[in-house]
Amino acid sequence: MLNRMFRISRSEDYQHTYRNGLKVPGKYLIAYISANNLDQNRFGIVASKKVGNAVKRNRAKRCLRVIARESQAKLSPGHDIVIIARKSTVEAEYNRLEKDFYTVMKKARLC
RNA sequence: UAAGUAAAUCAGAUAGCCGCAGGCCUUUUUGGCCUGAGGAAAGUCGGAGCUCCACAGGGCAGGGUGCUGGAUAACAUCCAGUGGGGGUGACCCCAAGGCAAGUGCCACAGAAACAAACCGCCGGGAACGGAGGUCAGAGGUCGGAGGUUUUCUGGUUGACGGAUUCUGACCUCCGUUUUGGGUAAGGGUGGAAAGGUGAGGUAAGAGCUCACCAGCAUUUAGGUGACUAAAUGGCUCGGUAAACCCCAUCCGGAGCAAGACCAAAUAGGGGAAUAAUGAAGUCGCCCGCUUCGUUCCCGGGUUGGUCGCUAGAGGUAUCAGGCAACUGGUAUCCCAGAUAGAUGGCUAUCAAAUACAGAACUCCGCUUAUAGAUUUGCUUACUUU
RNA sequence: CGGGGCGUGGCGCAGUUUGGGAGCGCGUCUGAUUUGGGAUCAGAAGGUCGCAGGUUCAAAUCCUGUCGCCCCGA
Repeated sequence: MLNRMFRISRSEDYQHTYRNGLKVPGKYLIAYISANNLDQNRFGIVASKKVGNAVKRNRAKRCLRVIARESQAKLSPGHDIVIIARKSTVEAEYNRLEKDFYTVMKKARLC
């Protein structure tokens, strides 16, 4: 998983991103993006009860985490990114999910 | 072979690459090694450990449990039995104390739902009606001893007798109505009708008597006990307690966001109640106990870190005791501990990789979900030897 | 972690306390009224009472288990 430096850990950071960030919906996920004053990007991954039971939520979070970690080098630094899992995240194949993630990032002009 | 029944097990494996959490080692702060979800981790249904509240106390209230014996830290769990029910059987299921302590309910139907008597049956009294018999009186009719006579095969009178009609009284029988009794055999109902069947008995009937069966009580025998068997007895008592209730037994309350420590921050502000057999101290009430001169509300501050946090009613193997649940001994092992929350992705092979599903203080149970696969015991049916 | 509530025709609800007939309003359908529609009047259809099991003669109601939804407190 991501090292702790690259995680959003405080509740107020999440609230800040929700309120002031840019909302970009994709087919399998939704991203909130806002600038931070750091040298790297920080990720937060959220899966609500709507996604499914605990197993499905965990699986969605793990898949999104892998994608976020591997995308670290390709994105421009200095942002807080919160990724929301949807119901379709669990059913999607990994390749399609990855593709969807990069189209979302392109929309936000982070790569 | 087929169908069934009971029990148990597995829950993908191996290799490579990129990554995550914890621990240890090294330290060029990058490496190396080890470990890393389940049989239900789930639901949170029952219990316990642990922590705090007061030392965990007494009574009432409230709640749980409910055949017997045992196991256990404890339980609504487990084991062995008893009784009842289902199945041809292996086997399965049962909240299974008390309605012979009291109260309530039993719709509709039915005479009646636990208290009697609506119909019926039986005999008694009264009234009315009918039939029969006996006696008395009366009427006509028939026979007629005898008397009388003027009419003589006639007229008249006529004791007595026969059958018959009417009236009255009494008796017997039957019917109807009514009255006060006996009885509970029978009565289209109903889930259920007051022990059942048969015989005797009676005015009619009835456990009124007898035989068998069912049930109850007592005694004896067996068993630790639930209970079982036999004998004897008086004759009989509806169902419902997952209705109130009674009996026995158990339960103080809250929960790891418990709780402890460190750091940081803020205030001594405003309002109210009060010096009383008052207030607070974790549940509802009372008692008891402890603490206090203060207590409550509003307002203000903190939302960081460390511990609790994993060695335990622990696992595995074996021996002994016990029918078993389980207990004891010995050896050996250490087996998740996160704090936005760790097990993932890709590739290859194995026929295929797919079910239900993710630890959050811990443990023992219960319940529910579960693709596919394997093993064993037993039962029934058919076939073959 | 703890506590509470709800589930009944297509929709919104009553009935559950104290067990015996499954109901109300809106909607749907048919007919009447109107030139037609609306409104009105008359009639009709439509319910596994979330699911499973049990107690009882009898269960929406009582008991047990289970599923789903909603709310509250720390």
